[in-house]
Amino acid sequence: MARRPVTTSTSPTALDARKATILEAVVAEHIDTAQPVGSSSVAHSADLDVSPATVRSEMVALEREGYLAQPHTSAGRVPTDKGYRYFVDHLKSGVMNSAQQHQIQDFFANVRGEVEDVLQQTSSLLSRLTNYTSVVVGAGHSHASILSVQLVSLDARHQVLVAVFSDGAVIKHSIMSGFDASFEDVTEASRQLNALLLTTTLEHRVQVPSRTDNVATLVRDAVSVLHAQAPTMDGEQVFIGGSSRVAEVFDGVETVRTVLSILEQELLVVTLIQDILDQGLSVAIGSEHGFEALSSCAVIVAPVTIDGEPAGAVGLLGPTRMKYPEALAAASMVSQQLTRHLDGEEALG
Amino acid sequence: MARRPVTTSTSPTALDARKATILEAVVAEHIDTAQPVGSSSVAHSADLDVSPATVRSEMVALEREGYLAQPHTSAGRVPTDKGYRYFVDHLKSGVMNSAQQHQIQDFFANVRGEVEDVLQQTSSLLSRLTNYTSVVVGAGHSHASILSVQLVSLDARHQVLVAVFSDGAVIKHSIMSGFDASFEDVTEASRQLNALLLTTTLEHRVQVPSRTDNVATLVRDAVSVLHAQAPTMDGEQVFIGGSSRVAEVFDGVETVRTVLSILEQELLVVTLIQDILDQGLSVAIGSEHGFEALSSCAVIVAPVTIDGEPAGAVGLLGPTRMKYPEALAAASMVSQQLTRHLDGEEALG
DNA sequence: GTTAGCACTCGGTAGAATCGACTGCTAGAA
DNA sequence: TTCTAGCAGTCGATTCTACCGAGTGCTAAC
Repeated sequence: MARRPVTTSTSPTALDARKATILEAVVAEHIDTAQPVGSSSVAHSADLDVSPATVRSEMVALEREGYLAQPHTSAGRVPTDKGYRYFVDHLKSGVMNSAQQHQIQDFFANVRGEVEDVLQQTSSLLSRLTNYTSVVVGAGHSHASILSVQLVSLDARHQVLVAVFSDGAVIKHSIMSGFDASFEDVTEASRQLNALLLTTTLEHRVQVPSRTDNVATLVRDAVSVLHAQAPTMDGEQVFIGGSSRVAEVFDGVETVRTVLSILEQELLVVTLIQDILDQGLSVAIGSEHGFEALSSCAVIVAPVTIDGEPAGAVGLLGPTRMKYPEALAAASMVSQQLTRHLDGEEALG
Repeated sequence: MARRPVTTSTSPTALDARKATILEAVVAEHIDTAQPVGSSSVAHSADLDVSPATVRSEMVALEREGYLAQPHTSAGRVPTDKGYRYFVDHLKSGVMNSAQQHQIQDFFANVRGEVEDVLQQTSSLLSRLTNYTSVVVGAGHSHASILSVQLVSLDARHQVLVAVFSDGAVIKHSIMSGFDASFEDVTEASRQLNALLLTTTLEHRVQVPSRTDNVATLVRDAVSVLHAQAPTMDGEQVFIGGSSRVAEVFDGVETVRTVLSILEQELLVVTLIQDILDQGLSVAIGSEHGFEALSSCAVIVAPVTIDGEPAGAVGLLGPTRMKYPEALAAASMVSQQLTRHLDGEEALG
């Protein structure tokens, strides 16, 4: 049996050069114009020297294979999710507007302050750069250990518990004691808490005193409050930038409504981003992520690390016909710089 | 000169009974239907026994006085901002859906946790109750005094500064020392900071040591960082609930866009709410608040206090044709219950 | 395999006709 | 005077038609 040449392979995922060019031209133009694109404009724009008729016959093939779709008989073609997927998979790594590059570098050169603030500002930046809604997710602190616990009295019956963690996170929680706690009680409870909890993580259960005196009660309350905070500590933080872009980028009140209401639910957003990262994707188009409600959206994600460990992600949310090259480039550069910035903070220590 | 009877007073702000009835009917119907309302539907709905023709002649008067407007010649009337203003000023205090009353009571009976969480959840509640976007503003902490300052080492060159305030607020800030700080250095600096700052407020400037040893440097850094935080502490916190409602409640992409982008800017929102409170209003309609961009919106605010002191506000944002009776009732009840809840937390101490 | 030519489809637009919900005005009744 | 019935007039919304044009699929010839 003669070996078939590789170039004519009919593997379902491969496209011959001309089909690829045509598909890419269709996607590019549709992203640009938001209109169905016809055979003749492709024949002219792309640099293949063929007639519209030829383009047409290729298009029916592309449609049969699921890359393109026709809104109605006498209209041009529109990319399917699969078409967009091919497009982003075959993007030559984008060149980025150098003004924007500078903007990003300037930002990270000048940004200061707490991690939370940096993440929030990064989210705004990314949204401003791309005109899409941006999501920045900061990793949870599940593995951080306790460096310090302190109980402070507001008055005899109200205390504030403050814990500092090895990654710099701080949590607070107020405690209401059922009795009048003296200054000495609180100081002693603070001391015992430190002895009990230092270097442990929130997952770690500790033996609490079973006595019923004031100090022991304070200690018990504090420990249980602290453990109750574990999920909160674990929880990733979400910073959304440019949510108003949703209104201009999607059409149809219903879509805008849906997208906004998903953005309101931090947990959903975290799950979405995490799912995509877990699949090893950097772009999830339409139904590729499991979110029914977001089937007309594309999500771009880029991981952020600290010391090589996953520490969150930056993301962009737009319509499936979003400007992938620019958006991917921006997300990727921002995530790199953010990683460097966070590492830098560490490294200086 | 004969004294004119009060009832026929032509004072520019008073309306005779029939005009008032008609105006109220127009506003009510327009709120309900979003359509211009015509003379005949008013004649039938309102319980005045007059013909549409009579209603019409009253309407031209109301239009001349600025309460109503006509989108075009052959259309019905639409209320102006002044018309809405009259309407809300003459609302009989609304009766509230008792299911909703229960919902609010249940919420406050069961809600727990930190003030921030309560405020965020309250915002969601209010939005769910009314189907408008809700804003809850928590007062700043400018007058709180420092109860405790603590410096905790992450490693030799990184410390975290944690301060607890008399109102239970906690702020943290990381510090990067330019040298290796020993455990003893940090402990001693912590001790000195407490001695220096306890019972002061952030506005209060203190004398810092001018020596150049490690401890003094840490103390100086910490104090300056703390003072740099003053604006943040002052700053009110904003909790927005149901921002997705914006999409369904306003029409026109541009309006939605504008409103959303204003909601993104916490500072603007705080200013807006504060301005309205300062004017002593509970509703600001259209151009009554100074925000050009929100001229098609109405904002309802209700103050929240702790121990009688202003401690923030709850607000609702909707179109000028919002359902004032329900929204006012909900905002008012929620603000009362929230006040009670916050007072309760205090009172238990 | 490619292309020119052609018939056909179908959404979008422009214009005309119509509808109907209003109004303002006026003359006469209460 | 005040109110009302009646009426002509206005103007947006809706429907209908015709038509244009972008774009297709098919076929026959190159």
